[in-house]
Amino acid sequence: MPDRRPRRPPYSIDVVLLTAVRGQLAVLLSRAPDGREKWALPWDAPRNNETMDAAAMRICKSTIEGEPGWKEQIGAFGDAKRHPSESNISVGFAGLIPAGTPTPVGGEHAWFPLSDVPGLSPRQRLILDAALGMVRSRMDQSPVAFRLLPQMFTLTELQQMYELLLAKRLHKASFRRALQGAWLVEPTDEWRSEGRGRPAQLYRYAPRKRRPAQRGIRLDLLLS
Amino acid sequence: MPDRRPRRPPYSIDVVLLTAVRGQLAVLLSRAPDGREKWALPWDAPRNNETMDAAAMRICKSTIEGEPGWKEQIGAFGDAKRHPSESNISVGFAGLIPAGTPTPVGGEHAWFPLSDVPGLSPRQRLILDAALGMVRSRMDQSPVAFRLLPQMFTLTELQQMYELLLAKRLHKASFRRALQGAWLVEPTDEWRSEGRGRPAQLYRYAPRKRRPAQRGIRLDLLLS
DNA sequence: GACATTAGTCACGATTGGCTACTAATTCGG
DNA sequence: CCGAATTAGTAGCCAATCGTGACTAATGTC
Repeated sequence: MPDRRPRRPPYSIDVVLLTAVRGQLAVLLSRAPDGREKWALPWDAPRNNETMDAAAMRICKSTIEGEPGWKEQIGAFGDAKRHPSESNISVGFAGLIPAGTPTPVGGEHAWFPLSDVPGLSPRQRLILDAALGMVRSRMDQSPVAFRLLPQMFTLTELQQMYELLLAKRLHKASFRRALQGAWLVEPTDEWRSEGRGRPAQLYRYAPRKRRPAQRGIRLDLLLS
Repeated sequence: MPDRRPRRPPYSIDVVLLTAVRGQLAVLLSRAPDGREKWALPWDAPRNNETMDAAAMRICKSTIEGEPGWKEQIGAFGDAKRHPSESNISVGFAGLIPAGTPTPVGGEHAWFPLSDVPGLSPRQRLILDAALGMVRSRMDQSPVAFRLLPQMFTLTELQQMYELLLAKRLHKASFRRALQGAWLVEPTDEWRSEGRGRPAQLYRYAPRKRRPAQRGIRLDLLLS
């Protein structure tokens, strides 16, 4: 029988908070008190009678002001990969924070661009990658791009967010025509002047449940 | 401090095996030895140093001959919902079994059409529903429909499988044109005569990595 | 051999999507 | 005050795609 210390939690909840900083996705990391890695995804053991969603939300609130506009479970991770807790498994969550309101609490938390993430424990690295995959694959089923933007945004900003998530340039006219057909946004009567050039109208996310969009299946996506 | 019995496993692995029986999806359930429900999703506690995938595969093999052609983790479930194990959380897996080879081991396992599933524990009911949602939503990213068919199949059978999963009629010519464009199947030189009518050519799943299929984004899917 | 039945294809018209080229409104530098 | 530069937003052409009905092909049944 292995020696099991009583303080090892049964499992952990790990949160991947994402936002956009200067045209790049960034993830929130917390300074790790001890152990091999200096930074780690925010995590905690669930408390008694606390649902996993509630625990994830509690962890979010302990690191930033406000709440994520979108949050979803990624899955369970374990398989003998090392983790700051010594639990056997961890349940990962992904959350999106609107750009422009990234205010980590104290100096214990900071945003790291995805291109510059420090070393994490193997299990947390898996969770981070899975969260990114989830966000990217859910783009056309959840309003993911909108949850990374403030409530009001210009169409150019929205397009740039799509380009960031898809890692692909989009054509302006085509993007706007698709947006028009999808009834996802509505214009406000505010405009924003960004340096030189014509001011841009501000829009808000306001999906109208019209046109069930019953186009055929897309078998071609199976290639990738 | 609550009284914790030592034999309570830290977590359980639950498997949702699906197949198609007479034009309906069916799920494999095991007879439950005791407890409030008579049938349950196959589950077990993971053994020492066993990955979650390995545990899920072991559970699959204990209930049917052969292996699922596709298997994926659904997520972690818990949140105080009751489960046959008394663990706090369960990790759900979905697996697909080709139609025509559904041979449950002994009399302890049986296929139940989805329209006729007996009462399950609340947590297992959640896992089953999530597995169905996952399979349906992954249709255009994983070869889900093909894994519910035998290795060789007619295009009409394939179309009927898609119709079953999408719960929607498809037009024959459109379906075949999309299939052609996606380079997913290749014809064999075998034919099958099914009673009256012209015999159908048999095909096999043979995806070719051609044409990255770089069409624009589909914002209209956000309506749901 | 006529007919019913199922497999498989063709081609027309409508819709969609990529793209170039345009107009509109502002700042900057004279 | 005026034109160049810059960014926002739109119009419309053309090719690719998609839904559809009608067609041909091959078999079993009577």
